[in-house]
Amino acid sequence: MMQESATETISNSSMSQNGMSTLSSSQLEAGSRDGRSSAGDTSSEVSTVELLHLQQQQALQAARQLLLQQPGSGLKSPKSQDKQLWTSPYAHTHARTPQTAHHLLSAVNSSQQQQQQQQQQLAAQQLVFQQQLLQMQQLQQQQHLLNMQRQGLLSLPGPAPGQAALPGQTLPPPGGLSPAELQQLWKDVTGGGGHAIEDNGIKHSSSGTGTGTGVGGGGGLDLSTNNSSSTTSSSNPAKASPPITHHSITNGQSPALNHRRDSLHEEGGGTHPLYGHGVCKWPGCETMCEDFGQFLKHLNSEHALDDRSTAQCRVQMQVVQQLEIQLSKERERLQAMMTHLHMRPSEPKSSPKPLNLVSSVTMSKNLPSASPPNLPQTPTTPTAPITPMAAMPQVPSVLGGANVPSMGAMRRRHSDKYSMPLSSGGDTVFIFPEIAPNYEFYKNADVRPPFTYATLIRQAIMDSADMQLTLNEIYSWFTRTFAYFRRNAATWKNAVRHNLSLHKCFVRVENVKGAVWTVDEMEYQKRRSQKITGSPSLVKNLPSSLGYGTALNASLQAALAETSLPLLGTPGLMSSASAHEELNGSLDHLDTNGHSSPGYSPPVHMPPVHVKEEPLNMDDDDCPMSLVTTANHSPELEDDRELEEGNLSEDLE
DNA sequence: CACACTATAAACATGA
DNA sequence: CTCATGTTTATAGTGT
Repeated sequence: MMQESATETISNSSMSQNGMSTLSSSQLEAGSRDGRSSAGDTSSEVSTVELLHLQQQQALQAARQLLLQQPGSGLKSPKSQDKQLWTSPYAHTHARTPQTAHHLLSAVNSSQQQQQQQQQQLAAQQLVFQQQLLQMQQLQQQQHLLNMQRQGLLSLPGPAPGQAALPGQTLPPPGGLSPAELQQLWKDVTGGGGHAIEDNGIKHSSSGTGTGTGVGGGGGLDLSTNNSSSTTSSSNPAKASPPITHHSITNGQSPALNHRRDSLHEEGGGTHPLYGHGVCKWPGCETMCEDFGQFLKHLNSEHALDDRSTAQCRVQMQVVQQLEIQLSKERERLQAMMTHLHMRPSEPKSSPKPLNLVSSVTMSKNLPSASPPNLPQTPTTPTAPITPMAAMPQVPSVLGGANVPSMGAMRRRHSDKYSMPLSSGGDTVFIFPEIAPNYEFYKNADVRPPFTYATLIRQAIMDSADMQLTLNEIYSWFTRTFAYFRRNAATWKNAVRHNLSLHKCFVRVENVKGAVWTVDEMEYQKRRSQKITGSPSLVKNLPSSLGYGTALNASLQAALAETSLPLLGTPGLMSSASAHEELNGSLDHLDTNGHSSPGYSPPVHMPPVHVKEEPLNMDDDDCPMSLVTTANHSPELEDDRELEEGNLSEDLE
């Protein structure tokens, strides 16, 4: 799967002119982050993202210099890099891996490279000192660059000559290195470990593109592995900038950042960017180290300056570089989108709508901890999606198509998992981890939302003031909320109707002037509870532990997944909250529901008592103030619909 | 491989 | 007849 997805991504990227597609998973992640930050907190954005970026930059700088000295390994276009640059390292380390890269690096080169590498090492050590001096300056400069990039002024700082080769703006961004590829690379380089990557959440299979660990994940800038303590690991050119380990990134920015500082100033103290939780965080390593001393020992022995370490550094450098490129591109894109939409670019953060804020906030909370893990899966994965196919040439299905060959159930599921719709007065509040941050994105980009129709419909209805919408209003919501649904109407409208009819949770209430659709929370809850509890009939797959599969409410799963366990224990986090909500069902909407117990205390289901009299044609904003007539219609009565279908599908959806 | 879930397509019914 | 709205069935892709 990975390979396929990777391949696909690549192909897409290469094909796509804009390179949107390229971003794939990593992109998503990046996007999400951006979204988050933009949507929500600026401060955090600056602090975290920027810092990360800065550090990455530093690492890159050092790495670049290193590379420069190594003639053979000039940076080239991403793709070329993949094949050439990447391979080289790995060729040494893992002959076993039959990577394509291998071709390029012939045995002949290997010998030369080894020599070169040794030279590099020496040079690297020297550079380390220089780097330290330079970093101060670089920091400032980079900060400036970042700002510029953010504003879309610069696509990418491409200082090193080698970089010139980079595709630069048109580069095949992600395509060059899709998450999957990166992962693969890591595996190869590290010798199959790849744990680090996995940790990032790349597990995803199908979604393909995996995701990204993207920024974060990709994360780890290990270039600087260094350590004062262990001079051996000289491979790192930039000693000064401690690498961000995958984990650290994954877990949240703060740790990583802190680590860096610590490492810089007090490496000996017992903290080390490459050491955490008793485990060596060297990419792909994860060796258990009882104490710091042991870790240092391990570091010196296992990650000394050798071909492999060098290769890993290089890989990491590439990863960082790619991510930077992607990030810059995404920023530009966002900028353009915002501009196009008349939104102030600078404002993404202060999202126009409170909603966004909320979502963003949420995200911010979640992401840090969960983001890496989640994203991968997510829909983010759908990353591919990110590439708005402006052209929107075709069919809805295409959406996925762009990146994902065929998306059937999967795509939705992912999304659903994350879905936690909140109803808010009129605006749509997506609590979907994914969407929230990308709300604007979906709104404007011709990307298919990673949610099932049922989920979206429910969201639409919940989003309405009266919790009820006419079919036409639902249509409108779709088109208003997702750019993707502004075309191929026949297809998705049919799907919407189909879903409304099929799912029991959607109740049609007739009215004099027409009919409106409402969501039967009870059914919704029921279904969930059943699934969760494992009702014989409905519950089919209840994987023991977390993988309730479809059974468990998607959101819950999502929450769990996202938090990736790390958060499970942490109560305060939003993720946990979300999970909770999910369990209970969308409590948010109903005040009454508040207390539902896990077991499914029948939330107070409010059968749609009120029916609008006036079916609004126009969707937008129509807040229905319409008269409300009581249509006595108990949803229950209509239950004729098949339970199974409706219910089951709902969650995941 | 079987099953579940979705998406998609399409036939068909009904009412305006 | 056309169109919008609903319902239902069939099929295919994907994940578990």
